[in-house]
Amino acid sequence: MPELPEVETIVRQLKKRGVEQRKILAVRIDWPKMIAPYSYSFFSKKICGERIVKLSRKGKWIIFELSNKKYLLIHLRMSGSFSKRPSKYDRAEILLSGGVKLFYRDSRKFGKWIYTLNPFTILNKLGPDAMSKRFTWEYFSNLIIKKNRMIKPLLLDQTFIAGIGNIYADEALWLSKIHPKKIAKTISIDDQKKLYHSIKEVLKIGIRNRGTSLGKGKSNYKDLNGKSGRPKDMVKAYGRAGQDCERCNAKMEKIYVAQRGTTICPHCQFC
DNA sequence: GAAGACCTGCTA
DNA sequence: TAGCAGGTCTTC
Repeated sequence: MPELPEVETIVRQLKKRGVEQRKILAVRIDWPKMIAPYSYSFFSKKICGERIVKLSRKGKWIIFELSNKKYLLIHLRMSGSFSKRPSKYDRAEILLSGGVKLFYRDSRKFGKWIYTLNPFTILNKLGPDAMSKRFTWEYFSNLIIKKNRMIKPLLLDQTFIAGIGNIYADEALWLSKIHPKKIAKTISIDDQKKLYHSIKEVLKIGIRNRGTSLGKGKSNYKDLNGKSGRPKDMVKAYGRAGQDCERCNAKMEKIYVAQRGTTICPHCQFC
């Protein structure tokens, strides 16, 4: 579920909650697979007593820097989130000094918690974070002109750019009027520029809205306070198949690109 | 590039 | 009840 704006929102709220500088007093794990290869007892022994020195994010990874110079990397995958309040789908709970409690919920159990001395073996495999200064127009253009791949799977490839997922890929492609199956190196310079700015734009809007919420169910993304992000009125493409394109009124269509559901306007976006 | 695996909840 | 889901990894 969570892409860059959702993860960014969570990190900001954890900071606001004063998680940094607090000591981890206790941890409870209900789904041990998420901390593999370590056992619960090993993990708990290593984590407890350490202070959270710094919280940050790269792409979709949340980075907890600990006082023992080790790191806890958390990837929320499809359904992970943090909450101040317990819920039915909690897979972990962390008790911090000052009585602060964090509940980690993850209905689909895909999330990963990685305790490591060297987080860079993971983080260095990622391309530049899409909201960072390293994600420059030069970087984007230089890579795109070499790639003989469809543009949407390329945007989703975290080793190329970190942070974009299915929603924001569809949004950025719709905004720049580029078909998701267009081969990257065949995209004109003008369109590359539009796409580059669209990526930044849709992510910025996503962050401003505290993440994107879709659908009516409980599977929606929720922030730390249990609130949904601002919603569908910001979503122009993703999940709008069958509705009218806001630009040209053509019927939006659902197609599959590299096995991922994809919504396009067949009139505005063509190969 | 495609398909299956990892999981469960929600919608149609 | 079947089919789908915001992510990634592994194996053809």
